[in-house]
Amino acid sequence: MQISDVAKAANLPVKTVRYYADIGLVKPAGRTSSGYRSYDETGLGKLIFVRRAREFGFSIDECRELLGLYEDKNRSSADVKKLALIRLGMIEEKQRELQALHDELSRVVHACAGDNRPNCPILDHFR
Amino acid sequence: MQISDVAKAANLPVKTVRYYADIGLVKPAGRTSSGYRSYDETGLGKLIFVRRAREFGFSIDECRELLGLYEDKNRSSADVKKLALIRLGMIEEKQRELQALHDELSRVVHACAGDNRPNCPILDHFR
DNA sequence: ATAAAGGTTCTAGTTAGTGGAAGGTCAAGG
DNA sequence: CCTTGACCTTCCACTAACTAGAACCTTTAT
Repeated sequence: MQISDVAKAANLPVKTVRYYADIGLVKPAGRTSSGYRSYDETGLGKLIFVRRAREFGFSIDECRELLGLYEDKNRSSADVKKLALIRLGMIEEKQRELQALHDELSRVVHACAGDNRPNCPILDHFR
Repeated sequence: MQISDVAKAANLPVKTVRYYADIGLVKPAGRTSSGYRSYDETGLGKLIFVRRAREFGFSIDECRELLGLYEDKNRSSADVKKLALIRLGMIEEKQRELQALHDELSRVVHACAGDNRPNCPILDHFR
């Protein structure tokens, strides 16, 4: 498979796949005689794996770590769970922050008449 | 006031205040003979305003727009409310995404034994 | 033969700053 | 008067995770 094929199959932009190859995250199986990257099923699997992990908010470095576990036959599921739990905690923290933000912004928005008068509680709130 | 004074008063790092001056977001009132930036109460007010707006997730460009409204005596509160409502919608969208993410990750984490066996539902899930 | 649609590398830009180096300025203390 | 330390200045490089574009090469089809 050449780059556009795996990109399509993994639902990633070609540029991103090339980027992942550049940073050594998911390298192509080889190159054609003319220098084209060529990918096999394993590479495709990793790309899909990385896309999913990224959607879960794992950073590139965490993906690298997860890929290591994914490849390592001796990995324990405890290692993976540890990473996932940290990530889950971060998501929950983010949710709390977002909720506080939402409540406050919502409050000031509803206090604002939204008319043509220059008086505005939203701006006053920021002051 | 010199830069460290406003930085402290606005609760922003000195570097950030300098950066805001560089990009023309909040410029100092003037410079001393030796080239030090000097700020007045207006500048401090704007810095505080920007910090708060940033905490609400407004981008630098949006802050620029808000500052314009904040300075414009003819601004209508409708303009401000429009910006704030867009932002509120984005926060709500982010909340929904985060919730979906949380549910899915939480589900796979709880399906994982977290022991020393190489079998791991989390990694399987990414596959 | 040539044109379109792929591929390649490289550079530079994005966001919103942060870190550090090299050097100028200011007030206090010896 | 000199030095020390805490300020200040500019400038350059770096961060995360790509994305855009330029210049150029290869493959395939007409």
